[in-house]
Amino acid sequence: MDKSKLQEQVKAEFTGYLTMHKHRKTPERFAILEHIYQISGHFDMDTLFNSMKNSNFRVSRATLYNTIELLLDSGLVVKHQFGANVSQYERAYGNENHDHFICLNCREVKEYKNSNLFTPAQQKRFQRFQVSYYSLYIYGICNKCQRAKKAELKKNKNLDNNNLRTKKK
Amino acid sequence: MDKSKLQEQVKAEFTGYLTMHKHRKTPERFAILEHIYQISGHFDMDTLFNSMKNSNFRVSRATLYNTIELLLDSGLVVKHQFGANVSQYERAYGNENHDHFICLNCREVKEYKNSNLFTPAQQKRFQRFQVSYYSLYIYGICNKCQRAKKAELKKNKNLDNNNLRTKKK
DNA sequence: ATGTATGCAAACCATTTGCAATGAC
DNA sequence: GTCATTGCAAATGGTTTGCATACAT
Repeated sequence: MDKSKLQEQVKAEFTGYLTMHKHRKTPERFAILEHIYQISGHFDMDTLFNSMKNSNFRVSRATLYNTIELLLDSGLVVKHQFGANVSQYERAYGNENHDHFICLNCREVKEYKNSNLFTPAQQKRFQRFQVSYYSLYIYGICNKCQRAKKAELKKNKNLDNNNLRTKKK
Repeated sequence: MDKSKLQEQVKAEFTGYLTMHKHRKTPERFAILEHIYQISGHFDMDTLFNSMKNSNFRVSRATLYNTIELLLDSGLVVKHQFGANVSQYERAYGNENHDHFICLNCREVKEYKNSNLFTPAQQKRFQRFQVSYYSLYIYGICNKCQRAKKAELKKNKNLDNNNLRTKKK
């Protein structure tokens, strides 16, 4: 199965990282890694914490935060902050870079893969900077909210016109 | 002078926005806008708060947060979250979109203008999404830290070799 | 054996919220 | 005169920290 192969690979990658940096190979760390690689999309710390609590392997929040730091540093996880209060995370290995559309109105985040906005060829241009990954956040108004806003503005304009005539409601 | 013209323009822009959305035109709001447009680079809320306190116009933190929300919505200010705890802001009008390089090691943020990674032509491809602005964050290791890391790894490797021979320090 | 990593609870701190007073309309 | 906006102080909540215990090396 593909999935278990991915698990193997990231575990090997993480092991190498831990060895290289002289960090201990604790069961917690590998359990967290494995859990994260079972999640397909974005997740936040609270979700991860509860997900692990409900499984057979409970870890503390402190350990979760400690470990995610290592995973970020090793490049196995990326962090996103879309403007809301909570940080979002996402696995990075076997999950090609993709772009994010964030609606400024309803805060919904949509992904868009393979947009080719930032190709390897383009990355080469920044030679003195060793690129690990990138985040392209495209902010704007989604289709749904565009319609809602138009309706609101129209309503306000009508109110203006009414006020000119009737003054006090 | 160019600067006062910019101030005029953004003030007009903001006035239009406030009128459109039936929000009041308070002196606080315009003072905050003016202050922000005197800052050239990134700033956070604490910096802005202190900067205003030291000037002749003191506003509360609550008002600062309220107003920045309007400025974000009107597109006059953009918000960045580079992975640190505090949000960074930046004026958007007359300050063309530029990309950010964030060093994963030392957290330094460098700007890169006119990289043309996301041209208007490319934006057209996302027709159902009305693009306001975008943020391209490129994470990696800066030149300075690349050298430091190499040195560290070399040191660790040497320690390993020593341990094989001498065991206890 | 040694010292790093974990878990818990408390601390931190940027941001948000409730509410009385102010002032834009 | 009304009601949105301000300022203050308290509350919130995600993240960090301190410290005793556990366990990887």
